[in-house]
Amino acid sequence: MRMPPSKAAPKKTDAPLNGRRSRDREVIEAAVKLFWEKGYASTSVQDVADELGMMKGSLYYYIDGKDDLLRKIFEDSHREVQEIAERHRAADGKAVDRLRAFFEEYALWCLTHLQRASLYAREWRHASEDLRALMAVQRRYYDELLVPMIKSAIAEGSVSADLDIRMANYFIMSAITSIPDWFDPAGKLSADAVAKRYADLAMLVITRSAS
Amino acid sequence: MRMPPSKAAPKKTDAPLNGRRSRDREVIEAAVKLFWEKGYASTSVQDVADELGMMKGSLYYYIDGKDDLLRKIFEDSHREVQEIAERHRAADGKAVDRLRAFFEEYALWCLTHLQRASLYAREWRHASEDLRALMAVQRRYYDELLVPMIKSAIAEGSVSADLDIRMANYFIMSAITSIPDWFDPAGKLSADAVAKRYADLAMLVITRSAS
DNA sequence: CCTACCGATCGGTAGG
DNA sequence: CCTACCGATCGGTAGG
Repeated sequence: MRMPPSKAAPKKTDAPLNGRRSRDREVIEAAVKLFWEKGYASTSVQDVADELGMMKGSLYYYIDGKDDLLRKIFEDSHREVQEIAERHRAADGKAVDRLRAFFEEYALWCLTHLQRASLYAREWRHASEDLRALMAVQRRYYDELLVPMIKSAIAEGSVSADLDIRMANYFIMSAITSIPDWFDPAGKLSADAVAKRYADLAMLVITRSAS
Repeated sequence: MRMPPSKAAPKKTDAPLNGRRSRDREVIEAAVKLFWEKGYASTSVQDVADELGMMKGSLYYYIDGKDDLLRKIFEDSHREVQEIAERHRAADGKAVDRLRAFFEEYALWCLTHLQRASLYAREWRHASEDLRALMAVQRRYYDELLVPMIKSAIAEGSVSADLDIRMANYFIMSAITSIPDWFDPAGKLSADAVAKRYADLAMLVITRSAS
């Protein structure tokens, strides 16, 4: 049973989104902030317009519809995480090292994009039908991304052959993805320290599997 | 136009809720199913009435308001998980064994109450203000519940003294709580098997912490 | 980017 | 548990 938060909002909405014109970016950032605070379904287009100080009708100059906002947010998130995953998949070095590096960088992305990481995990149900289909493909991509790396690590002898790859995969990825549920960016722990700790714990699960 | 009473036998959407009159229970089960499918905010009181084959106005004979439905669902979930936690906290035996037993039974509760476990994690934002305050207290209860058990396990020598209790706690509890995000009750894996596997993985994190 | 507006639906209530 | 109804708000559009 996940626990409700004790925490207040991070001061900055989220890490900046590159590659968009500045007003478009402000629109998306306002949506991210509000969707994160109240949920997608409970946030009205009026709320987003208020946040930006414009009339609701004017917002439709920037967006095609409310679901278009969610689509843009999800596409940005997926692109950024996919880039991280591809980089570590294709990197040189032992599979066990690439796995650890991926866990740490993915955790760090979640820690530095708390709102969008949380939204992606929480609000996919409100994506339009075709976007949900795309997200299902992306989900399989992530699941299968780790399998060859873990199998390589087993072939290297770094990981016990009787590791339940699927269970370990879900266990670790769920733990990392849930970081935004508890991490307080204004607290004592730094994002870097948590990312390293989480990568350590993940590798404990991967490499110390009992035979 | 309203449809005629569609009613078939209420297919079981989740494990049964005890201690309520039968019609009250059906109302809550319909709400659980719909909130889980579409989210709380996107589910209208009309949707719940349709599911039960009654007029929207009639539903207010059973509930005080839409948020009352969510309150009842959350209270049931919390009561059940708290009972599990209290039992293992107060049990005899080594702390390390009580921890493992708690992890397994908590995982099993999530596996057999997929919809309510998922709702508690996902929809707490929509709880009324006083209910959210209560949930924050409950959250601290769960966090602090594990600490004495883990400390006892360290005192017993079952667990390394340099285990980062807080990190391990978040890592494990997040992983278990996220089970409803991927588990398919119609798939090949049994709930019992997953619960045992997850308890194994959790104990790997707890007991094999590197020094 | 604003004004003015649309039909649909929202949660909820009175009275039976 | 139903009928009939409420004011408020919803996402979205036309025309500028």
